[in-house]
Amino acid sequence: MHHEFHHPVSRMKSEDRRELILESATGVFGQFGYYGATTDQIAKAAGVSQPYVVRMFGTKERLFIEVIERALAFILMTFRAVLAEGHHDLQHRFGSAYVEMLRQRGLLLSLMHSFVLGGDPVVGARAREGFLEVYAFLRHEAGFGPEEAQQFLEGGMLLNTLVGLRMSEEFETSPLANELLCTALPHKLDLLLELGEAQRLGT
Amino acid sequence: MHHEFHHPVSRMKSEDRRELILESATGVFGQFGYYGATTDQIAKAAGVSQPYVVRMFGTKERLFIEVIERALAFILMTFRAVLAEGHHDLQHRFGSAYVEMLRQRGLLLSLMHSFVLGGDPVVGARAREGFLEVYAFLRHEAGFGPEEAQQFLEGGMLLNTLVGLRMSEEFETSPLANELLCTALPHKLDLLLELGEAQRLGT
DNA sequence: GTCTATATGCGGATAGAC
DNA sequence: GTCTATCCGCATATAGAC
Repeated sequence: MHHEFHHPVSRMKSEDRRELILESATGVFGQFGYYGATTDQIAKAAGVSQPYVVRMFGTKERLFIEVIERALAFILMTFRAVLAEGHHDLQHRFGSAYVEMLRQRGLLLSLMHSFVLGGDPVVGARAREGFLEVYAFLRHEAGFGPEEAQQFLEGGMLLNTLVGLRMSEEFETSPLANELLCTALPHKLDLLLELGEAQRLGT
Repeated sequence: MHHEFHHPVSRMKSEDRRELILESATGVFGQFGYYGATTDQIAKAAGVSQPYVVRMFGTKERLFIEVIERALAFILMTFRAVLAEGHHDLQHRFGSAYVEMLRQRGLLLSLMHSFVLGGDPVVGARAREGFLEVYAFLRHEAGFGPEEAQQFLEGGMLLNTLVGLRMSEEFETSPLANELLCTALPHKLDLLLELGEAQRLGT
């Protein structure tokens, strides 16, 4: 009768919980940024207690670093997979893959938040390094030239910004926003709007 | 003998102080973002007491809103001035003017921070609106087409990101960073490096 | 117009039980 | 492996003096 579990999910291997928390953290950091996110929000999102989150990663800072490291690894892995499918039309195929990554809640936005904290001695350093890893990939593995690589990054940064801004919320209300989104996301708009919908329900 | 001023700067008209604080706030918000910046840091930067900052603007949130509003107004004013000097070669001339704005410490970065907080009901709403104001300017006043406007924004967002990342710190240490900066900032690199220098000393 | 003192709340982190 | 209870510090905001 007594002694039942006081939490629904019960125990689980450390590695699994870890992954679960990292995913939740990615979402929360993506929405509020490094400073804005709280370990408690992350814990709630993962369905665990706040001290447990801290316990598992040591500090909020280390957790954030792990989040952006994981995000970076995911991006590179994805791009390498695209590359393995052929070297034709890479700009477009990378672009599509990049947009698809929006499905991973907060992944691109967590990175974006880290990018604007370049002044931080630890976060900033890792962010620069990560950005350069992507650039190195484009230049050396994908075979892009400097201008081509730059162009790709430009598009990526605008996309990140539009997502961060939640510009899709104005899709119906502002003709300008509509035009901007249609120009920036040729043929991938449906995904963005779908995600925007999910966002509205979830928040 | 007694009754000397207990603060060096003494009194000053409200409007002047206001401007002074807004400038300091722009710098601090640019570095740490909305959540990361504290009203105390801002107060210190402006040489006033923390409660005074809050007193003058009501809340930190209102202060931030004023900062991004002021930044936006500055951008549009600058672009309009460029436009008034002729309609030829606008992309480049806007681009140069944009890079010059980096001189206004934190101006572009404060905006960038606001752009990734689109989920916030008040900050996000204003950020979207501001971004669209710039887009509207490009489309209607400057006469850009959708693609041209988009291209310009892409370049701007990459620039913001590179500045946020403080990529110039790797200028000498990383050949890749060097190449990236040289490609992204043709002929304006000197300014970036000069600002990077100032940054290192000031922080 | 600007400060000092301070109330209050929240967030990260620690201790320790189970 | 995970929780509860709790400490401590910091940040925003208020009260009120000068």
